[in-house]
Amino acid sequence: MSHHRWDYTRLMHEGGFRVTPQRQLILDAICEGDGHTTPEEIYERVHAKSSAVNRATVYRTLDFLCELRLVVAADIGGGRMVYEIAGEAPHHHLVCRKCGAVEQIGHDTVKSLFAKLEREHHFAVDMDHLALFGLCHKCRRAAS
Amino acid sequence: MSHHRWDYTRLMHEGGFRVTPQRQLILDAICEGDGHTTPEEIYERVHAKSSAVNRATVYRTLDFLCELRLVVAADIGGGRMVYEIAGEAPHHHLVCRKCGAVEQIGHDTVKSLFAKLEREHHFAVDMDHLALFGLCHKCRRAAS
DNA sequence: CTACATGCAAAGAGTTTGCATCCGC
DNA sequence: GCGGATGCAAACTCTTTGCATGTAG
Repeated sequence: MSHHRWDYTRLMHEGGFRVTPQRQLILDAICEGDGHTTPEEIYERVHAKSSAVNRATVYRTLDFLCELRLVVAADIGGGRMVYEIAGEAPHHHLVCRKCGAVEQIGHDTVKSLFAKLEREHHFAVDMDHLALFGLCHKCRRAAS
Repeated sequence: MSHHRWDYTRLMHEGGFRVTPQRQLILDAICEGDGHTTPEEIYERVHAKSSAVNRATVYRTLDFLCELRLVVAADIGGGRMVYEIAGEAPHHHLVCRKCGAVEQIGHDTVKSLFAKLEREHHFAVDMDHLALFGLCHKCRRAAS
């Protein structure tokens, strides 16, 4: 899965923005790994390739990429944000409190809850990413 | 709704802990208000009554009260925590992104989702408080 | 060449910690 | 009086901001 499919170059140019090496490196870094990447991990991956990238640039670029909708941000609790390439099917996360494992679930699974809230509370839930905490299969077995 | 019904004094004594004025003031402060109280709000309420309470004590006491299960902590996103007196019926929050309003919903509403995750993913969600972000009734109307 | 983007360093918010002092029991 | 609890200040983490410099278009 590469981000190149979104022709981010054209998207940036159309908005009057520039395509800088830093932005490309950060976009690459988000594509690597498991898809749930913290700013610090992104900084480390980028820094490994080119030490000429500043932390402030990482944060500014992440905001920028989110506004361009190339990247989505997810709050996984505890004040931690993770970033993913946009355009995948929307999905959510089951985070194990014990072992920290992150499992993905499709949007379908939660869709009925969101619909119910809309029906009964007239509230339009607007989360691309929902993080649910609990115990995963393995840890439940180990605990019992 | 008062916290005195839980006989927190005995609970603390049994654990070998002390009942200090600070702890009582902080417990009182959590009882006031809407039930979704930030550490800063708690500090302000306590400080209004007695300026002899330190911010560090607020944080230490909140952790302490959570371990005693007198208080529950809820992550409402953006790295913000709110605290509530425990023992109420478990409930969750609908947080409006636009006006910031917080609406409570009962646990029943989400129970079926949690059951589904248990059935299909063998994952035991373990959240007393879930914060769902979106647009509330009013703001949806205003937007359209 | 002209803005936009970056690096640097400093500020900031929110929270935690070490240590001397204090006080509940 | 003893040991847990507090106050104070400093450290800490993560993120943001001001400003001079660099560079894509």
